[in-house]
Amino acid sequence: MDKLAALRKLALFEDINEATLKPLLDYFVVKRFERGDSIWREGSLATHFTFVVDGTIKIAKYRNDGREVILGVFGADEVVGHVAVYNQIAYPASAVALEDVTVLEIFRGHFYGTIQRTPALLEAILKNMMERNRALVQRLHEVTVSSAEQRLALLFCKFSESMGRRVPLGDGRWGVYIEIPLSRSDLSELINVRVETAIRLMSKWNKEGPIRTEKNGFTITDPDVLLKISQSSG
Amino acid sequence: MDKLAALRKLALFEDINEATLKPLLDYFVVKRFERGDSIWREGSLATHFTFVVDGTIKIAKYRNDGREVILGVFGADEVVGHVAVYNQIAYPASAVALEDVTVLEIFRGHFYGTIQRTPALLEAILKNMMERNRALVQRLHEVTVSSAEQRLALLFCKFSESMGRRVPLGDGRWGVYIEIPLSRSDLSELINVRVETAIRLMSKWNKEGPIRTEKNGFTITDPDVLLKISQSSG
DNA sequence: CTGCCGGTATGATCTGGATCATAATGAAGC
DNA sequence: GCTTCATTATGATCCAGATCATACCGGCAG
Repeated sequence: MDKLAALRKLALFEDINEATLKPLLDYFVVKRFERGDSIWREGSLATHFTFVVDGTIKIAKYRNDGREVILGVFGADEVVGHVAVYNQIAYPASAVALEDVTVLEIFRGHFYGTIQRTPALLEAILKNMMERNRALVQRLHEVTVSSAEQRLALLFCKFSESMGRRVPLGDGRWGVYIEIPLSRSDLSELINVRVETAIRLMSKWNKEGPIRTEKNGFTITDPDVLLKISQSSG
Repeated sequence: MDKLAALRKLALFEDINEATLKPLLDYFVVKRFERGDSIWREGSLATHFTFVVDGTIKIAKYRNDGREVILGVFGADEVVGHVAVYNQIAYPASAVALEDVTVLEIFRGHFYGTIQRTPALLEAILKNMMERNRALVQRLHEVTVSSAEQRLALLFCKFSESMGRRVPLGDGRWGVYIEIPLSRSDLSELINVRVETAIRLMSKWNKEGPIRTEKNGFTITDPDVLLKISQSSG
């Protein structure tokens, strides 16, 4: 694993020069996690910056009644938990691997000084945090959308935009493939409904609707219908 | 209105020295709004940083079905909309005055340069953003809490913490007074229910429950009961 | 004074999704 | 192979809160 190459892929570092990055290389540690592994837990002290290199993770808050609220799903090229690390506070939520995941970690102390001495990096982080902020506002907006079906459609529209790949459906038409290993349970948490409800919706969509469940992902067979569902006010 | 004094009240500037702040003073503009006035609208371009000096405002997103989702309520000493301004994007939500409000505005360009040249200010903003971030996560967590009554209790607990004032109830016991002019409709939007539901809950609480509605605020007559309601899992 | 309007109040009905229950699938380990 | 456990599936019932409808109150314009 070429650490430098991996780092370069991260948007956060794309404008940072070699001289700044080189001395840090040795401090970075590559870690791997399997599906279901906890990358960190809510409440534990944030000591390392974490960069997702490969795979997807979810950031979630667990309530005392056992249910969880997913704050976001993050994939390759994303920085997670830096908010807590930078602020030297405990993680406000847990991070769990949704599939096999590779991350780069660097100890807070080894990175903090560099950040402060590198305005470009500070700016990049600030920008990143604002984007995260915007995403949270968006998400807040989403979870309050009235019907469960609408929220689910919205969710898939978002995935489609961020990680969709056009694929032929065989009958001459085109669909969008989303490679993300989300169980019905994961989906239910993302749209804030019970598992059964998510299952019912996906079952319906699997036979008549606009989405088909694949081996480890989903195919949107009719993007237009999906969009219409997500927008139907009511 | 002494601009410098107003600025000093803002947490964002408390550690910034006079020399840095002085040259900026002339660029600040004081603006006043009445209850219901729009301070900015979702979608419009963010050109000015806005600091709330007096009064409270709400940041809300209006859905195409006419309903609104309140993202937050901000009072004196708070910075609003800076995320959009800093990022040079359109406001992701609208800002509306909840009562008579005084704000300080400064043009993006006049402030931006100073930020970049003043690490302490950049740090302060970064810190502020993280706090905002944390608050959003908290809010996301809140709106997904099951029952409406619980959410309402939670809301008042939060207000109580941030702006409550201990007051005697007359019968020897103590309550907490919250001076914030929220209508039933405002409350309903904050906890994401219909107006009627908010009215029913407040009516109930007014007679038997832990909260009394005042002229332009609320009195929590029994903080313990309120806390218990907010925590009851179910 | 009267009519209008926004906020408050309350009752009657409807419904989406939670909840409970039961079962079929399917991968993982022995 | 068989057993175990998680996931998917589907049906039956229940309820918080939406929705609809009606009414009261206080301020304000004419």
